[in-house]
Amino acid sequence: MSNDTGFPTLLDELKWRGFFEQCTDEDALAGLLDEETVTGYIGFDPTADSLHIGSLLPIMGLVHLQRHGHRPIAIVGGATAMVGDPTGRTELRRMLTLEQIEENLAGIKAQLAHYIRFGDGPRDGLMLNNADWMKDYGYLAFLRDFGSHFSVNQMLARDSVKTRMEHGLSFIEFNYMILQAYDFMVLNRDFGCRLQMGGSDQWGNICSGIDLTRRVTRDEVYGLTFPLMMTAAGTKMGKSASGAVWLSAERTPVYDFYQYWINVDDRDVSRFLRLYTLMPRERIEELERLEGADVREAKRELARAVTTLLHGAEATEAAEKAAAALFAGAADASTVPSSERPAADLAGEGLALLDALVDCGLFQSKGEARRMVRQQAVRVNGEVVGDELRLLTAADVRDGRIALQVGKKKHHHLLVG
RNA sequence: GGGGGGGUUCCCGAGCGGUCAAAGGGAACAGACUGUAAAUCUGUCGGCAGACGCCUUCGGAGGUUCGAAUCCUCCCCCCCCCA
Repeated sequence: MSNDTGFPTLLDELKWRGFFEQCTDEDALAGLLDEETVTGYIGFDPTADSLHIGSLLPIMGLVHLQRHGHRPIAIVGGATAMVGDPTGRTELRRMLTLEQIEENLAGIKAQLAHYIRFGDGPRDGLMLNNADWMKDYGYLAFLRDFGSHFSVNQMLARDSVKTRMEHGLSFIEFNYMILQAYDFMVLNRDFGCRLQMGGSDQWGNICSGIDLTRRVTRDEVYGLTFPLMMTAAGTKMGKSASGAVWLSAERTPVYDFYQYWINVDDRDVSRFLRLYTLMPRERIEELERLEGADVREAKRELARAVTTLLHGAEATEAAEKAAAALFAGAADASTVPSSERPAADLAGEGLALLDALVDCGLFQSKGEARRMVRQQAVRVNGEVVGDELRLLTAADVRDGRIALQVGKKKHHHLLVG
């Protein structure tokens, strides 16, 4: 397969970039990828109308697949979401209705469209909902058709099952493997799909799918897994001050998204450049040579590249400018999170700073806001405020706004009108 | 169905009649340091209140006590062993 990626083959690129954890029959897969347009898929979770950063890795996996001339399929687990996943022993994952799933699916597809070219061409991506082939399948019919193909012995031997045995495993969860295996088989049968990719925790499920497909369609299919992504600090990807980092600009403003990447641990920069950008190898290797404070240069490139991929050049530039302005101490910050505040609120005695801080979402409770003020963490128009009883008045308005700041990185502007 | 062990604040995990908003650790947030990094040190970490203090939390519902996360009853859920 010819390509303009700068890498001879898909597997070469995946390996160099750090996507390659393990793979079934690598030689055969390499040969297949070399010979023909291969259809490969990854499953996504439709429990929200937006994906978050954790899904970026598989998304990029599909991107590379497509860039190397193959056909990506993103499959959304509508069927599994309908059932709900009781994995965590404390709370059930919400069971979603078909309508909710449809909505979520639309939102997710729009996001994936930033990365993958969907369409009808031979190499255009597809987005499918497994509820389409699952929801009307009766239990008895399914059992009769496929039950004999699954070996309980084998399923119990899977690591994914074994590790759960200690903490308990419900039948529904046990069945996920079967549902996912069935997905792979259907995709192979109906779409000629021959590759499933996923996180390393999916290995067992992927293998089950390969086994089932072999038995049903007699086709040889392959699996490839990505390493489990952790930050250098040992935490899960995508957690930030305000919770998960989402791909949706409504949930995570572009500015915050950009800042997430600017703030990554030095030790993660190299890996992230390789995994989450499409930057050419030479450029990445250049950036990797930077040391000390110069690493920030690499982070800027990282943040710009990742943000541009998702939100486009224009929004990225705006975020960059806002960040530069804020951290240089300057005032222009049109893209800083802001909220409206009627001038009347500031009249008379004024508006309690603590209330303003909570109302605009900087803090969740007045107690928290109070503590932060006491710790000298809050600034109004750049000036540290130590008085928790501080009132905001018209005198605090500069250019139609009051600039609130928490710590070094959190900003919010009250637009007084 | 029987026997045993459990469900504690974001997570792990102590507490087992008052001194418990609940040890300790982790995560998180802030301050100092710095490079919008890491490491380190310090502080904070249920809600309301300027403060005294008040209120809500220890699976759920009742009860015993002046007083319960701690004791009793019933219920729900999880794990282990036996059937």
